[in-house]
Formats: sequence, C-alpha cells, structure tokens
Amino acid sequence: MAASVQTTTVRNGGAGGGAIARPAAVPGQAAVRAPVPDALDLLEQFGATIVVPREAEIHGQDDPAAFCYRVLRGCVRTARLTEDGRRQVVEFLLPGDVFGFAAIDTHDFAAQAVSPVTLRRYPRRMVEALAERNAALARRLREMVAQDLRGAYGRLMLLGRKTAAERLASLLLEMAARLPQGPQGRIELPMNRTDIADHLGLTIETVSRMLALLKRDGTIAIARSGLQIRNRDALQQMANGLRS
Amino acid sequence: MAASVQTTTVRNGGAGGGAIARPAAVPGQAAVRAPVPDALDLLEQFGATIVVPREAEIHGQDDPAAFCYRVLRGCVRTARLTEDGRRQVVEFLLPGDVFGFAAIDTHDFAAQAVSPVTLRRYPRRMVEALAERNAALARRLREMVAQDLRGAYGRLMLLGRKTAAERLASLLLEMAARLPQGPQGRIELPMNRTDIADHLGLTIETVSRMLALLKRDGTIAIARSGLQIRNRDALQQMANGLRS
DNA sequence: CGGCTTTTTGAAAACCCTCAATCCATGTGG
DNA sequence: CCACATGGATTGAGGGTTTTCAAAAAGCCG
Repeated sequence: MAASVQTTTVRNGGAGGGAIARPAAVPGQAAVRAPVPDALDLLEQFGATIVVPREAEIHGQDDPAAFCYRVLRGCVRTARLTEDGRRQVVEFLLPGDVFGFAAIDTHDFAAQAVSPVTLRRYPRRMVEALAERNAALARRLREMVAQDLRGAYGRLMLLGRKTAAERLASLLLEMAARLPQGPQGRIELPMNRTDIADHLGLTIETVSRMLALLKRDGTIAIARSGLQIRNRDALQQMANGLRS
Repeated sequence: MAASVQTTTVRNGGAGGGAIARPAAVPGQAAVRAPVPDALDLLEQFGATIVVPREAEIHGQDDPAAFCYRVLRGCVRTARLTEDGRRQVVEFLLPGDVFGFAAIDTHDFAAQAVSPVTLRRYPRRMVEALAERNAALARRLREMVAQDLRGAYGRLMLLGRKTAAERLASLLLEMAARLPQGPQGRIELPMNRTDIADHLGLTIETVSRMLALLKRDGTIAIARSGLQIRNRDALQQMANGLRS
C-alpha cells in the first residue's frame, strides 16, 4: 500500500541538524541562548538528514514505524485516508516540529511533503532503546505525545462544533503564529486549498469563498500567494464564534 | 471555574480495585489467567476508590491535574467547552478505561459522570515519581497516551469527513464492541441523545432521526433504553460510507 | 394520574456541497 | 514575444444535508 519513499540522504550522523525543537519557549522573551539541555538531544547522534521532494510520501498510513522525524525545512502534512478516498489532514508540520513519536508499531497516518522538505530522521529502535535507559527522555517523549493529543482535542472541537468561517479564521491565526512573518506581518501559506479544505473538513470552494469574505471585510489581504492579517482582533472574534 | 468535586471516598490504599486495564486482550481467545504483570499495577498501592454521582463533575477543564483515573463502574465522558457554550464530547470511558494520564500540568478537558460511577484515583505526583524510576511504567504511560492519540485521529476523520448516518453507525459499532452484551447482543447505551450529539458533532434531532432511519431499515432495534444490532454488516457498511 | 424531562417528529431555513464555468498564474513551444 | 495549454483558484447557480424552531409523544417518578 505504501509508495516507496523517494529521498536523498544528505548527511548521516554528527550534529548536523541544529538544535532540537524545544518545549515552548516563551514568545517575546529575551532569548537567553545558554544551550538548554534537551533530552531529545540524545537522539541527535543517531539522526540522518534527508530531503523529500514536493508532494512525495515520507511514510504511508499503517507503515511499520521505522523512523521518527523532525522537520528542518519546508512543510509536512499528516493525513488519514478512507477506503473511498476521503481525506482528513491531521496537521501541518513546520520547521522545529516532530512527528512519528507516537507510533507504537505502525504509523497511524501518512506523512507527505507539502513543499520541498528537509527532515532529520531518527531510528525508532534507537529512540526506544534510549528511552529505556533515560527517564528524562522517556518523560519528554510522553510530553510530546501529550502535546499532540492536546492539539487533536482542539481540532475535534473545530471539526465538530465550528462553522466554516470559524474554522478558517482559526487556521489563519494558527498559521500566522507558527509561520515566519515577513514585513507588515505578511506570511506565505505553504499548502494549497485542497490541503486546507481536507484539514478543516470543508471543500476547496468553501475555503475560497470564506477567504473572499475575509478579504472583502478588510480582515485579511491576499496578494499572489502571500497573505496578510489586517485585523487580528476581527479574526480572533470570528475564530471564537463571536458573531458581529 | 471548576465546580468542586462531590465524591465519596470508599476505600483508600490496598488492592481494592481488581486488575488494572491491560493492553488489548485478544478477543475470543481462551482466557489464560496467569496474572500477567502490568506496569500499571505499580500504581495500585497508591490508588483510592471514589464514587461519583450521575452528572457530577470529576474534574473541570484546565483544572490542575492532581489525579489520574481508572473507571471501575459506570460511564464517564470527557468534554471541551467553548466560551459561547458549544460542547464537544471527546470520548466515553467505560470500565477498564483510564483517563488523565496525558495531562502535563492541567487537564485539557472536563470529565463528568454520565451514569453513577466508581473510579480508582491515582495521585499524579506518584505516577510521575514511579515513572521516573521505572522504565516499563514510563513506556506504558506513553503507549496509553499514544493510544488516546490514535483514537483522536479516528475521530478527526469522523467529524471532518463523515455524514451523520456514518457517524452514528460508527458510534453504535464502537459501543457494541465495548459495552457488555446482553442476550441476543442487546446493549444498554449509558449516555443520552445530547451526549451522543455532542460527541458526533450533530444535534439531538439529527441523532434521533438517524436512529429512526436505522430502526425502519431493520438494522437496529430500540426497546426502552435497550438497543440491539440486527444487521451488523449493514451498520459496518454504513459506517464506512458504502452507500446501498 | 400529573408534572417533569427526554425523545421523537414535522416544517422551514441555513449552511455547505456539488456541478459547472470562468479566471488567473505559470510554463511551453512555435 | 506571444499563443496556447495546464493546473489551481475563484465565482455562480442550484440542490442536499443538517440545523433550527416548534410541537407532540413517550418515559420517568413523585
């Protein structure tokens, strides 16, 4: 079922990947860059850096979980597919994000490259072996999974109880918080309308229409694949269902 | 914000609660009851058994996570609430199920008793302390959280991409698999229509209508709070969207 | 039996989806 | 350099599913 992964190994071993994603640095706080030790750093020596082309599969749904991953560059989506072809995009992963750590034996979602992606890849066997001997790492792993779970709960609310407008507003706010900001808070959404629709439980047409609405409001501005939030408060209100 | 928990402590300490919920026993297999050691058994000596009346709150959303729980009797629901009162029921917990183990500092959902409930309650501080020293327990905890995550992913698909009929069929099948079966596969749903609706992202009217449909089909039979699945294959097909 | 809540049923409306056409950006070949 | 083809995005019209509002029916418990 799983299409074979088409990747290019760039580096193998060594500390080639920069710092591990750390638990929630307080935003807006002066960055004291003493190298805070992170239990995940233990994995670094077993990591390999790989490059995945746009739209290629990193691993398939129900594939044996041989590796966990951390995103270095680009955007990854995790998704589930039904037998009859309906798709639910679980989440979008950006640089610093990790995935695959919650797997027991197999991954329970597919992972694909939304844009050209650079990943750091860790053998799960090593992760498990290290966690067996290192309580701090074990705890960190559990926290990471718990974090994912927390995110999933938020999405359950979004999909079960929010309107199309609210879902889109929520996504835009989330992406604005996670993506690098250009001048005037301009951001570049890496995913297309189909990805957004499959993430929000909508159709591409509805996504397009809601974006058009927000554009008419002056809440956002869209210019050739770039997006700018002009009225964050309005978006926030819309995301929370406080109808004007 | 959190309403105070109104509970009755029945027992404290000792091995009062029976065996811990174990990882997926193979159904239909002859039960070889050699006491398989479960890492969770370590917690048992710190457990307390409590009783919670129907509809009472076990813990509130964003409450500090002082305890984890295991259901001994009854049905618990976990739910999230928005500011404007919309509710998403995350899951229903039945005897043998545990909850609260994914919390970091606070619970990220409220837990309430759907029916009169008996719980075994473990101090989180103890759980953390034991996990620090016991790798098997740490791994077990992570697997439990990963299991929850897996379940959440399934629900994302359900809420994002399934129709009302499909959602209801899925729930009935899940409940039939988890609840004790009476004669002729008769089961008793512990939750009311509102709970089901808030779990499936629907309204109580839609839930009622879909049940009426299934009843007309002869797929299910409903008799005074009891439910019987008459055509499991039809339900299965409906749950997977294979329209007749 | 009477009062209460829960569930069911009905009719109309809202929201989102489907189908279809147009627009736009990008890339290709003449 | 421009015509054309391509794929994604947008816009429009109509329809379907689910919701909303309302009322009746069915349970439940005194």
